[in-house]
Amino acid sequence: MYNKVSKDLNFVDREKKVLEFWKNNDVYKKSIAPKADGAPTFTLYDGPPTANGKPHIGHIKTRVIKDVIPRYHAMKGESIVFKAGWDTHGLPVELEVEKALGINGKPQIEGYGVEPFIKKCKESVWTYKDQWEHMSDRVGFWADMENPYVTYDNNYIESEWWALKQMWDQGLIYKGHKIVPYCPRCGTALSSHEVAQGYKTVKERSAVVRFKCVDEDAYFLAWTTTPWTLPSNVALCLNPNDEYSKVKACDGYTYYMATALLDSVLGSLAKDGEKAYEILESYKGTDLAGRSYVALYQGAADEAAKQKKKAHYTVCDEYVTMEDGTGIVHIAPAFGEDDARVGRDNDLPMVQFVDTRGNLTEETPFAGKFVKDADPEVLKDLDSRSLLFSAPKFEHEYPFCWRCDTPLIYFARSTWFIAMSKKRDELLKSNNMVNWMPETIRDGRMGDFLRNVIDWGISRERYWGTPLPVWECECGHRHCIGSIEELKSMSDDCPDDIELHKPYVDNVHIKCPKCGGQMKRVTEVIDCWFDSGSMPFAQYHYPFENKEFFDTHYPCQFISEGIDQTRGWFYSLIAISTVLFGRAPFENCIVMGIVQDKDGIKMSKHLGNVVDPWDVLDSQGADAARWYFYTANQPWLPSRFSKEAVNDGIKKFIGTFWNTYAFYVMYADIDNFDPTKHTLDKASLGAMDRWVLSRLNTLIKVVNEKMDNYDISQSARLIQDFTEELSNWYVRRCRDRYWGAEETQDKVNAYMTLYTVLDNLTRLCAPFVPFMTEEIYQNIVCSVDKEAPISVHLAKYPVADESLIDAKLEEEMELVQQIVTLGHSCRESASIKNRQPLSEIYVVSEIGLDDEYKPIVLDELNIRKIEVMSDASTLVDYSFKPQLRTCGRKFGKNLNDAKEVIANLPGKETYNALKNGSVKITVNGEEYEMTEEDFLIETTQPEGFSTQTSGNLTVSISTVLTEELIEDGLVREMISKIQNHRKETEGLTVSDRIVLKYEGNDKLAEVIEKKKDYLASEVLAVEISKGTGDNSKEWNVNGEKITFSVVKA
RNA sequence: UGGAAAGUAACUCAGCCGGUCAGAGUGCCGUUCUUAUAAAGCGGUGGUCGAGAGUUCGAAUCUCUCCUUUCCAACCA
Repeated sequence: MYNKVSKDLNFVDREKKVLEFWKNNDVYKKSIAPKADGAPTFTLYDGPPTANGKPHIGHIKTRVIKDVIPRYHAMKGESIVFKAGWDTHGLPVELEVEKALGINGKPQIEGYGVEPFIKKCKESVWTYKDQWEHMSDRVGFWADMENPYVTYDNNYIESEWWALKQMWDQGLIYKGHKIVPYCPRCGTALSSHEVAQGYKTVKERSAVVRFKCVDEDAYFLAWTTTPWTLPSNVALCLNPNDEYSKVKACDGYTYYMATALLDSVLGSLAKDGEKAYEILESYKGTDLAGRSYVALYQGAADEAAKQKKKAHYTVCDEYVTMEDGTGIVHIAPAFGEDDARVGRDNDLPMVQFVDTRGNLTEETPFAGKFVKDADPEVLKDLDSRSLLFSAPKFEHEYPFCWRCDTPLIYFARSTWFIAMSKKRDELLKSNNMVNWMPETIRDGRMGDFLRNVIDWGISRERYWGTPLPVWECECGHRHCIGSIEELKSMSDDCPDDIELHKPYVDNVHIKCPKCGGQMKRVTEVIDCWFDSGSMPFAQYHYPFENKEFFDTHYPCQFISEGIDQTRGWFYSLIAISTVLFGRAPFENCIVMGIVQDKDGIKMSKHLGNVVDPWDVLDSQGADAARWYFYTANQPWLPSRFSKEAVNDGIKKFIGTFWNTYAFYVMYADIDNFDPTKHTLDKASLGAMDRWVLSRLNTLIKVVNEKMDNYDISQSARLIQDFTEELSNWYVRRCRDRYWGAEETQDKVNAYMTLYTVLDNLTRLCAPFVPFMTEEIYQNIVCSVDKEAPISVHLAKYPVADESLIDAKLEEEMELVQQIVTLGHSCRESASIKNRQPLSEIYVVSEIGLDDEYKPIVLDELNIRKIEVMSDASTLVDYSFKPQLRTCGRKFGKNLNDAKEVIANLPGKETYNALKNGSVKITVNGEEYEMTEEDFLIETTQPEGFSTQTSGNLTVSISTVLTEELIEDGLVREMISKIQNHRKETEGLTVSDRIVLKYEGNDKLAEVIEKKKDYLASEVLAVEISKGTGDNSKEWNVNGEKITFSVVKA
């Protein structure tokens, strides 16, 4: 009837068969299809991975955390919309191609040709596509991989153009300067991610420079770590609130600088007890603002004049600190983020005397020198003009190009921006719409970022990306194109099949609506984060197609990615959607912690601690890997991954579940038990059955609630706990109910209960471990129920049957388990093993124990009789001592005699009396009334008992062994030995009959003769007799030696 | 360097809207039990709950400082 269940835990092969089954039967498509008219839809967005990098173990985490949610909702009867996607643009792709082609840098790309280059890029992004698809498939990740969105697709790009045009029309896109980390050798800006890879500690000469005041014979002292920026200096910056001083220094000069830093800068001037300086006057920073000084280099003054802007004067800004330098900062707006901002705020000229190769320009005396080589020259020059105060060595972290090791320079480039700072409040509103898990993301990482949001620099001076759809005319007019149709309508030279990439779009010109001239596209492409942030609409080519579909599937219910995406994908999604649609595009988001190695160290190639996903998938299986990520900890915490940890989950849950299932199948097969031919007869169920069904339905109820709240780990852990109890309490306690030959009502109940539990549990954890549950479901449900859906993933998610939940029953069973635990503990401490029967157990509990449960306790503990009471006094005895604090006053000099009287008080009687009030004692003829607080009460254990207490529960077992108990113990012991003997005897199965012979011990022989019938029935012996025979072995039975012979009858 | 998260037994974690234990699992040792189990039960070993202050009658739990790990962000001039 059922398929035989293999007991080995080699899940990998079985999982592969399940994959085949899904494929052959289109199970995925069936699972996400609308179940019924009007059924709700559940929509997810997939954060697109880049297929030009290999998938690693962390990607398994993101895939499986994501996957469990739609699977759950699919089984709840919702239809699922979840399109996979690929992120295909960007610098990393270009770098891969450069490497493959053996070229390096922009000039060489131009030399190679842009068209063939981007063609290579387009191929390169699919380098690891197979691996990605294979991995996604293998872990059971169910997203629509057949029709994924691809960010380089023309339709996708066109939707982005539409979005950009919307922003353009809102006046949010502008061209400005951005200070970018720039590699002068490669001729390109680097992304922050790349910059982060190349920080090194360097020791360089910094400069403290004298800036001569125009109106007096005094100098501002300013410090810089980059002397090569000094020729481009246009201002000095002070902190508005800190104190500055004008001092007469002992080198003869008069200086302005921060009071707090006087000693550290000027201190070294002091000679022979002479003071280094004398404070002439003090000012607040703002008092010194607007003071003009003499430009260090004429070139900068000329350039300022050319730009008709005031320069070379002092300004104030709060970013200046008193930690290093002089408290006065030299400002070169072209070479620093803060400098640029200060420049904008004060309308300073943009002086940039460095060219794109990193060389100083002709406007300076250092023309042609590379910036770092110019440093010493500048210092020398200033020194010769007496403008250099000092040139201290300075150690700091400085970024280098990770490819060519050239020091990066921060460099003003013209850049296109989206004015996100204007949308700050809306962004925060969108952020608040999101149910972030963990919650701290909202006000923490994301909230902080949004409160300080800056304009989004979206342009990149690269080749492989979505082209910025802005055309420029010589007359100065700019036009943003929002669709291919618009482009064609304005252009005479646009090919019909225009591809929206460089260099093709660059060859398309449009007619200037202002002057009729020819407009050319700007050269930039855009940040690929704009690509991924546009996916909610661009994946459907909205608004050009699928308008209605988009409207009904936006926003989505759920997304999930790693925490590193806070400022990446999460931000770009929120940013774009907020501008276009005024809201966040997703409702719930699980932010995942990264996967580390087992020691909590980040996995990285050079450390060699990277776990290959296939290593796990091919040896332990996908369910095991999934279960690890669900149960290890909350998804947002970092996971310390190791194969050993995965193994724990196999032992604890996967193996346990599998075995319980195998147990059911084994016996159901022997008995040819068909659950469809019976119904669960609730009225006749015993305590164990009702208990496990109650536990099951409580679990179902809680898991439904938790999964509705995206609480994956709690759900999984509860399922794991239940499975453990199912196996080690319910099945273990009920095993013998499946053994009998006849089909009694109790046996049917046992089968039906276990079947019901397994069926529900299988469906309950199907979203978590989709492979093993598929196999189990098909074997125990589909094979007998032809009406059942062909796959567990097409079945209904279990809903709790409240009528089966009995809280009191669960509580009482917990009590039973506690009693058993304490009982075992009593045996342990009395050193009486479980096979030795004992006469009596006493249980003291506030909760009564129904008669129904008593046999469970007795059988489990191998005890004859149980007595339950609510008062411990029958179990323990009490002894008393006077509490001297109160008794001292009460008895005075009678105290010593009182002690004796008190020591002899009858324990239980006195204790009970005290609990109800007071007792009277007579000492030396005088009567005293004593209350509880007059005594120190000690409990003593009566002779012949072993007692254990936990909380309000006390269990005591009688340890007295009568002759009869000892004999029964010997019988049990012999049964155990003979069963072992049977097990070791070749060719004997559990149901074979045997002939048993014994020899060699008169005492045991007597016992055997006495209990012959019982013994025979337990070991399935058709004959028991004294003598020797084949297959004999000597056994030690509680110290007595005896030889048994076991032969198949 | 800044921001965020985390720091509880050898390991993985729970507890953390202040007040019975400092807990569970794994590991190790002992022992029991087994006609499903790479099992299970019981006992033992093991932690000044990162360190130090503070608030409080009372803190693993709240506040502050510091240290360590991870992530993110960073030319502080």
